[in-house]
Amino acid sequence: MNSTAKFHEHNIQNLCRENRLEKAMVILHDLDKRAILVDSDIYSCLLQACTKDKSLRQGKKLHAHMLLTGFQLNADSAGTKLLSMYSNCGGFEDARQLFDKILKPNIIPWNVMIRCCVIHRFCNGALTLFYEMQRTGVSPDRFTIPLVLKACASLGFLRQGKDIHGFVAKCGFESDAFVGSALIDMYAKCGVVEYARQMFDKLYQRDVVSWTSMIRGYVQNGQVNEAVDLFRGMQLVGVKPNLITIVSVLPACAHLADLKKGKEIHEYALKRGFHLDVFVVSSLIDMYAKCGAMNFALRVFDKMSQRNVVSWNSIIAGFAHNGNCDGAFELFHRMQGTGIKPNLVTWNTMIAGYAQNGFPNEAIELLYQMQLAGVEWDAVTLASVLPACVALAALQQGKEIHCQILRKGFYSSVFVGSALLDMYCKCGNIEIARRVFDNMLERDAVSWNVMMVGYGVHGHGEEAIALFEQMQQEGMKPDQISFIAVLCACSHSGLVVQGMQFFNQMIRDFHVVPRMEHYASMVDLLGRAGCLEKAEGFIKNMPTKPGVEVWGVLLNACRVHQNIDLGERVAQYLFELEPENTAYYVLLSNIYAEAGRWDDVAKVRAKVKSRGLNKSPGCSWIEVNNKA
DNA sequence: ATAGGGTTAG
Repeated sequence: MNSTAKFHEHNIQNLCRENRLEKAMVILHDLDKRAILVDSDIYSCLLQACTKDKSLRQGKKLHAHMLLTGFQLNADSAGTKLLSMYSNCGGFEDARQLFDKILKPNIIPWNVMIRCCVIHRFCNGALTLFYEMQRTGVSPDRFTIPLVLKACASLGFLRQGKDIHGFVAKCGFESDAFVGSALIDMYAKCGVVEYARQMFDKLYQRDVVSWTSMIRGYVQNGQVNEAVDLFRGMQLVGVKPNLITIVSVLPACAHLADLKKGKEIHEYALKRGFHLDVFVVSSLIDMYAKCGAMNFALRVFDKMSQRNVVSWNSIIAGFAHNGNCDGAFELFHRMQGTGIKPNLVTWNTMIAGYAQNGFPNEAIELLYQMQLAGVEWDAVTLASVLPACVALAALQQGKEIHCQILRKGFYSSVFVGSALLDMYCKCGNIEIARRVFDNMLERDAVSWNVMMVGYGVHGHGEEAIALFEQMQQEGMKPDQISFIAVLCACSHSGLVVQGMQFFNQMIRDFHVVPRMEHYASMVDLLGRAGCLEKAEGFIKNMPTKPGVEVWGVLLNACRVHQNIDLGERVAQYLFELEPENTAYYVLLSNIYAEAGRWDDVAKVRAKVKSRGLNKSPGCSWIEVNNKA
């Protein structure tokens, strides 16, 4: 009899190890029929198998079995395993009911319950339990800390996170690797990457997870160069990146559009056999697409054996971003053909793709389809569709969408706010734009910049400059775009001296290295004001080789001020820089046309024809002819 | 017995 029981118990344990839970349960019932009771170890084993299997049904059966056989529930192995089972397979309520039956729970059941909250994204509950536990006289241990830090991280609760850090330092848990990486993660997710770095530097021993957390922290906070540096750094000190490290660092390459680095990491992933992981491959697709290497992105995508919604979204975004909306739409359909439902991100990607590439009707059509598919609009959806509303401003449909946006009350988000702002600026209603701006609960650099550009292009240079100063008073640092905005405002209002002062201030006080757009803005400023020679001198003094945009602006200024001599010279530079671009030929011929020099107009046309360029889209010779 | 880091849209 005893040996039979032992035999069956062994059998159950083996079956559990092999994940054959159903069979193990059958044997348990066989033992029942012979009135043989099993011990705590067997229950532990079976419960663990339930947890692994995510089988709440079997778990509940076991629970009933334990109760029937008079098994005493306490904070021992089987009791904790039962709680874990409810926590992992069921909901918070299931676990809580059992937890309340445990008489004097020690730290372990508390930890399981806190984890249960975190698993079910009930982070406030996790923190409540954390304080409740301490009130009953149970102190947190090194297992508790990472859990509550994770809760703080996902809630963005920096103050609570710092409090816990203080507690950790007092208890000496700071040297624990798990606690350390949880602290790094918490600070990074709360947006203070400097604290995360301090924590990282303080760590006595850094393992893959600490490095990965720090890398990911940098990426989340936009410091992608630092992320890539750390990725090198960890390898230099002999810590091997794992799968999650790769997934964390690839977005940095994507953001930098660093194809070389991305390919290097791809090769590394292949070498380590990580290329079978969906996360890795999806981030590879995204990286290639953002680097503009769609051929590579597609190759990786086609080779995938299992694609999830993110893999599809990444490849669709690649097409949409390159302006190939038809391609994106085809994939959007193919994806649904394979039984994968578009999620919020898919819809938003498609809508943004259409809206940004001149298909406002399609964007709005998808907005409705999305609603029909039961996927709710979020702030990103509405911010994405706004440019389409701008394009359709005169149409009733566009106005309807606009009303719905206001009704949803999403304008309080920064993204939507800035998009709305942009819309009102572009539709010419600068007063409403300003009202939206003033009512925004939160403003980022983009909001300030959009408002300044709005004032600028409407010729309200003084307002733009006032805003530029107000922005700094409110502690917002102007970025390179802000300077483009303020320079643009100066040039539209003819504020030449002020503009030059801003340009110098930008370099001297704000250490912004001027980019081609800044030079182009300066040339525009001088050119519009009619200081064409000054503009030419400015270009000649540039520390870098002037790009086409700079010469293009000057050529346009030559047209406006009818300076044919300079115009011819400038056009010559442009023809050398971009011999295929017919736009400059059009511009030069317009200069001739406005001066009534029809022979020269004809000469330019002949030149273009002889080079076989006249089929190029996007420019019209008809307009020139009509003027004749 | 319980613990840390993961891809996509603006």
